[in-house]
Amino acid sequence: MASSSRISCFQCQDSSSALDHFKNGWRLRSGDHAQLCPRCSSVYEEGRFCETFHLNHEGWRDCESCGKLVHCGCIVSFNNHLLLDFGGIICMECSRLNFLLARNRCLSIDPDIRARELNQDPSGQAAVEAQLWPRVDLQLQQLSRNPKATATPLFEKILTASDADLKLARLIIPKRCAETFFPDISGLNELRIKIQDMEGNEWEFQYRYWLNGGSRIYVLEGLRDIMVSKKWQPGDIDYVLSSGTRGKGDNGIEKEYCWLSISQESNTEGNVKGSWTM
DNA sequence: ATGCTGCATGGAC
DNA sequence: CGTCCATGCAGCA
Repeated sequence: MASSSRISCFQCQDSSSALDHFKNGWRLRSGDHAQLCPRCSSVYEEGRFCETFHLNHEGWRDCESCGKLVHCGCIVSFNNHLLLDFGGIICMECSRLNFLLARNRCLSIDPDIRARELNQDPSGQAAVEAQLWPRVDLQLQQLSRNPKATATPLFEKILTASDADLKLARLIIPKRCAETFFPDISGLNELRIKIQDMEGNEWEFQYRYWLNGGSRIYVLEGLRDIMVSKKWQPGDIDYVLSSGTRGKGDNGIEKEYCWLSISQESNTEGNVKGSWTM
């Protein structure tokens, strides 16, 4: 970032704080992060940046579900809402809740639908997943007992040979899941995702895509260490669950999620709790 | 030679 | 016939 001895806050221009007191805010179009002084970064980390500094700006809209005001069209808050097909917007909290309710309805109706939900592959792998789902549900229940975490399943995938290949160390993320549940990384080179597992070890992945014809292929890269640690094998099932909690990380707003791996071979589980940072 | 990155290819749906 | 994605592989460090 800035190599000069003085930097000023991106928001208030204050430059009186020590260099190491500045924190990363949102990601700028250049790929760098806005540098914020302690006061502004604290507002940002608490998710109150737009309501504090942008109240008189245009672009405030109501969430179609809960009515909460969301600052749309703003780089600071662009990831806090989704556009609805029929117009309007919905805040991320409501979006997650709707997804969770829809899934639960599905699970309570028909085990076959449940199996199909898990994997669009109808060829028997779904049966394996269906057997393993009670374990995942148990994990969800345990998570939901934590008042700070409402776990929402984002996606799950049976690891292919390529996904479990140590040399590649990357996981292909189904396009629909990537574009539905992961942050929009259009225009970004990559998005770093920080992970902290239950033992407090920190991991870092890179989320990116490459073009394929007119489409995109989304990948998580830099998985080598975790693949070794969790002993990923083809046929293992990985689930990424969002808890939707806003935390206070070094780099600003975080969206927490859990990464649950189930090894088909040993039937052991490894929990990874982490976050991606915008 | 070796490993990594990103694109190309082709099978499956 | 179009899209997705698992895998192959060229090019580069």
